[in-house]
Amino acid sequence: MLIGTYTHDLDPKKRLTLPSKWRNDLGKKVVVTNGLDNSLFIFSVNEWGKVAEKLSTSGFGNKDTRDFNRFMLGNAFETDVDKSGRIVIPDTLKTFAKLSNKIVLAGMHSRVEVWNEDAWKQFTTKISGEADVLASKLNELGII
Amino acid sequence: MLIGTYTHDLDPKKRLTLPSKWRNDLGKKVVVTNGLDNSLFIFSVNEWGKVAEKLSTSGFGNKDTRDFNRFMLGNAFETDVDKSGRIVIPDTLKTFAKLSNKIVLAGMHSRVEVWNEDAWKQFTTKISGEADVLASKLNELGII
DNA sequence: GCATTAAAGTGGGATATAATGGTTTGCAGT
DNA sequence: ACTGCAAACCATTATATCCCACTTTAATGC
Repeated sequence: MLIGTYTHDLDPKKRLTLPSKWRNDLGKKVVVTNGLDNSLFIFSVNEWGKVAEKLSTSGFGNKDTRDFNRFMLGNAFETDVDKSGRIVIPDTLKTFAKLSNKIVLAGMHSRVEVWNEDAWKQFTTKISGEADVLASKLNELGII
Repeated sequence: MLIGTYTHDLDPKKRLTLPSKWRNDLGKKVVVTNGLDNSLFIFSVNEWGKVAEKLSTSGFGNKDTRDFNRFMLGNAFETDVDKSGRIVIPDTLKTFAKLSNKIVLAGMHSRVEVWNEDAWKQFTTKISGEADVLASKLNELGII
């Protein structure tokens, strides 16, 4: 299961090591694409299939879905995992998520999020203070 | 059943001994994650399954659930219990809950809470005076 | 109540493997 | 054919996991 956070290096060749715990779940081929809140998303090919299916079934009649699909589908890269468990991050994605050397990988059950370390830290400190508020919101919605 | 409180040491290798009374209930594999009010939560894999299920079903469209998932799922750590009944607490969690050497483990029926000893003491003295007020609040809500 | 035994909690050392850095090989484009 | 880039391969270092040993506390029996 894809959970937890790991801090890894993005080396000069733009290679990023996936945490060993996730390699079975992710498989030897993954999809990386633009994510939300300035992160990247990584999916196993299987999970990606579901996402792409949902996004594409809505057709091209609606401007919003058209735009979002360009964002998500249009920037998706399918890439192999090498023998050491690494993938290459294309320049476009690297730029989008403002990635530098230190990367945070956050497991979100069915996908992985890739963050610039500083951005993640900022986010974490912010969210720690709001966690109880969020919890009660979700509680009201019946989610938790 | 997970009840009672125990004070244990967090050793230099960030290992925490689970009370022997709980080891059957928790099983040989547990999940530790960010909790509320600056504590950590420990679940058996079984209990964790229920929590993760609830959290992950809502997809990534809603910002609040996205954030809360980053908090809970993103910081969750699945780990084996070693032969001496110990688990490892990752740095991210240790930092979040401000854990030092002395740890309080509080059994909450279906989960365990992990507290910094001082924080727990403070909380205990604070809540003792408010318990009756809390009771009537819960009573109004029909909970007890 | 004291002694003996068992179990729980704590500490340290060794080994495997994960993460990273570097080198070579193959392919494509000029 | 040569050059440049990218991708696969190999090697090293660091870290985490496993295993064993000790100490302290609790329990049982005499």
